[in-house]
Amino acid sequence: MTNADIAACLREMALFLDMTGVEFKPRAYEKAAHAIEALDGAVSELYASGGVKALAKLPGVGKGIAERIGEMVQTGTCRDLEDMRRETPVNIRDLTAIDGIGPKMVKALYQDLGVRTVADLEQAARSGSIRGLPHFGEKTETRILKSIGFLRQSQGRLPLGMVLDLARDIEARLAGVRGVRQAAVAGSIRRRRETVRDFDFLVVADDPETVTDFFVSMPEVAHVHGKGSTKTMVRLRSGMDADLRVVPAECWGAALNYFTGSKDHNVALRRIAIEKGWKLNEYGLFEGERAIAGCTEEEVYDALGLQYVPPELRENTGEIEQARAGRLPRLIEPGSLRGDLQTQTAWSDGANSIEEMVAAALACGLEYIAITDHTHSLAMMRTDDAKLMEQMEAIARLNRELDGGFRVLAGAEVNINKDGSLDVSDELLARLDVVGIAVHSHFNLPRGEQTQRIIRAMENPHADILFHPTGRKVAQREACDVDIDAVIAAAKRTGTVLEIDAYPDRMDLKDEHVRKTVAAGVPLVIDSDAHRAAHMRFPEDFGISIARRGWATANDVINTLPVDEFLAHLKGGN
DNA sequence: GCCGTTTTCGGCCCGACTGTTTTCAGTCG
Repeated sequence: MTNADIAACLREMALFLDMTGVEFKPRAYEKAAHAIEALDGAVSELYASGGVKALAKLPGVGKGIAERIGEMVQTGTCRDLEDMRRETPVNIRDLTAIDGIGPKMVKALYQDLGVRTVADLEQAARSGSIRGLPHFGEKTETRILKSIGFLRQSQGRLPLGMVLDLARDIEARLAGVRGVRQAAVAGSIRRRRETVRDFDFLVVADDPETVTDFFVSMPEVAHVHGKGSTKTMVRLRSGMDADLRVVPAECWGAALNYFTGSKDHNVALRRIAIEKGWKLNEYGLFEGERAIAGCTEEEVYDALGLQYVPPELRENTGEIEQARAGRLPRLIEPGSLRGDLQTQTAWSDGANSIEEMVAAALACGLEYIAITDHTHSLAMMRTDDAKLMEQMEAIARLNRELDGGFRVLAGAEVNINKDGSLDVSDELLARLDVVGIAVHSHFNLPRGEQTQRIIRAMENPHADILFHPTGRKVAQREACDVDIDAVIAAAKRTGTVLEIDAYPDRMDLKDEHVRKTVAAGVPLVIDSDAHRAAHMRFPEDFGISIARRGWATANDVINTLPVDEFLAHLKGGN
């Protein structure tokens, strides 16, 4: 079992324990899951080398949970979890993923209506039988159906953050197979769409059979749909399909282009080929029988009279016209970020110390980060003004130790109240280097009220950056109903920076909003929203891609600047 | 179930909101 598998089991146990109403145990299991996820090495190796004793040394893991983890490593599950599943045979993970449904409601729905799955729940809600239960009413039924509808919309598509590592890993493994000369992941992953339906891998190989055999025998493969000399299709254990295509070297560029898509972009390219009396397909660009181009993507675009179009722009939303006119923007490149303006530490709900976050930032090649722990109106946080000032002092001390080698900025993720006021006094905000403001509650206000609330917060003279501006969660929760154009206009007027929150669950702003922001000339930052050291790579893995999909150049993203120039772009010039 | 300059028991995060109720349970962050 991977660390993620073990953490998932622990979280499932926490949900079942929550269901019983037992106190504190659920939090203990959650904490342990958190610790497992934060671990650098594999739990199974830790167990192999040090046994239960080594596991129990992890923070939040004691003897009891350590033994259960040991059992999971050995058997793939643990008896307590199996008992819980037997006792209440419900799909608790899927059911609690529905907005507004928690363990207690799952229990009531199971006991009174026999609801075990999301499908059962939907049927119960449609038939109107839920409203008869104590504490349930018509509004709850409506909300359940709305939430199921939203989840279904994204069904079959997984967030990019859940698949990118695996895609890169398989790509690297394919590249290492004997006789493989080229290997790439294509499709929507290469375009860095925020959700992904399947994997498309492309290789050039001297011996197609060797790479095909390798592909179908990867440990992730659960089922082989079909296996041929040029196309092989499998289903992975995760439920996603993966295709492998073996193409001749002279077709590589045309095939990569064809399988990267998007479909609309490809149709537009083929139309241009037809205009010129040619034919474009996955084997190349042809005039009659004669191949004009096909080895590389660059030569295909060039032959069609177009600038090379980066994969992130291939959605047929104007890129063809711009490429034809030679006016594509020079997109922001990986490696161009110097700072990260949203990071949480153990001072609030993060896992690591400020020093550990700094070390992670240095490892990512950054020159500065802002520490932006949550402020006190989020009750989970238990921070207050005194604690914030204490942290500012700690940061000042650390900066003296770092002696110019790296800069830690004192900041906060300040909560926006329902009326648009902030939950930290202006006097204190004035002392911070970076003030991020963010919505964490009242997601369902009417559009006008929500928009005005956010704009009012942006009007605060200390509010530097609007964090995760729309509040959406990829494939989990819809964005707030907010007039994004009005927010962008307010950002321009007030000098507030808008954030691309690169946390894979958020990706907020999303690509099309980034494009609007760029068009309006409003500066952006790309942040990790890191809650542990390992999250510091989110901007590089996801944030840059969102910015590129939003047509952003390095000039549009101000944390590409050295720290002093960056600070000069904030309100009041800091 | 975990933890300990409070150490083998007793505390553990908690306020706001929602939908449902007339006093509160459940969810969320």
